[in-house]
Amino acid sequence: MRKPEGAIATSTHQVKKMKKGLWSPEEDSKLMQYMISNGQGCWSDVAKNAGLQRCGKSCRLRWINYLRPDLKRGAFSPQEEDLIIRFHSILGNRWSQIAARLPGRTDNEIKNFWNSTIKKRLKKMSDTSNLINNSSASPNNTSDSSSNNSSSSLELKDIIGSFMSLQEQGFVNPSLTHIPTNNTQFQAPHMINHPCNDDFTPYTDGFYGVNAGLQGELYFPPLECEEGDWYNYKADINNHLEDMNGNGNGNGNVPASMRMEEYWDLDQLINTEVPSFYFNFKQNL
DNA sequence: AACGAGATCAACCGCATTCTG
DNA sequence: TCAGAATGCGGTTGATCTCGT
Repeated sequence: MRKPEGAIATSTHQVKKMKKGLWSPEEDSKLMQYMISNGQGCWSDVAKNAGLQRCGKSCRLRWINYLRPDLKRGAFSPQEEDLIIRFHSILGNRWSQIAARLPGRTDNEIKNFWNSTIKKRLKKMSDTSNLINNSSASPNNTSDSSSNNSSSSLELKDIIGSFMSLQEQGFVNPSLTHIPTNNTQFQAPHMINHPCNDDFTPYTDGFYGVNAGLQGELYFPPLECEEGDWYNYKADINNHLEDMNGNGNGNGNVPASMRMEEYWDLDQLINTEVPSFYFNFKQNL
């Protein structure tokens, strides 16, 4: 059995209390030197061997978020911002997974950036967008997403703003929404019989649409899985829909979100044009 | 200059998962 | 196999900074 963390037992059976709070430059220096000369190992050993009165957890956090030599410092570039928004639209608050795709950035950094900057900015944009839409509801100036090419002309801010709005209202998990990029996807879809009696509509861009009742139609990205995984994939979608619609059995077995990474190539999804990730919010509003 | 509000960010907390003796 | 420690993650907190009045 491993020794418990949280206190250091000394040779005189004293138990030293772990230090908390901000790290001093001396502590940083100790940890840095230890990590450079010994590399990463058991974090509780790192704390002990580096002569730090910190728990391993604290050392790990300090190293990962601040001392690591490969960390990129400074403000996020517009490109990084764009990537974060795209990744977040797919992954939700899976900060570590987002960070893994942004070299030199930490999950904590991205989380803070999202919560402090992007979230507020997008909300502001959403509010502004709603204001404009409400004030321009004249016959000649309607913004009907089903008319002409409005879906492709929507701007990122509108899309994200609507995402945020609905997400905050708990209507929808934006990672699971999509709208076909043009009307050709609706041509002659054949229906696939779902084991749980839901109908899946395959579109020519590889996405699948499924009727989500009050949620409107939801669109799921192309599969990465083998043919034999179809049943699990569809069952997962069905579970998710039941979860969203409150028809689940409530025993906690239904995942809050689908196991996307098991089926979908996220990096490929990210490279998809932004409009591919918005949903037909018109049906929900 | 002083103050307050809002923004930022480092670090903690609690929980879930993984590891190990 | 299992109990408990270690690890990793996301949410939250609180100290500090910045900016407007």
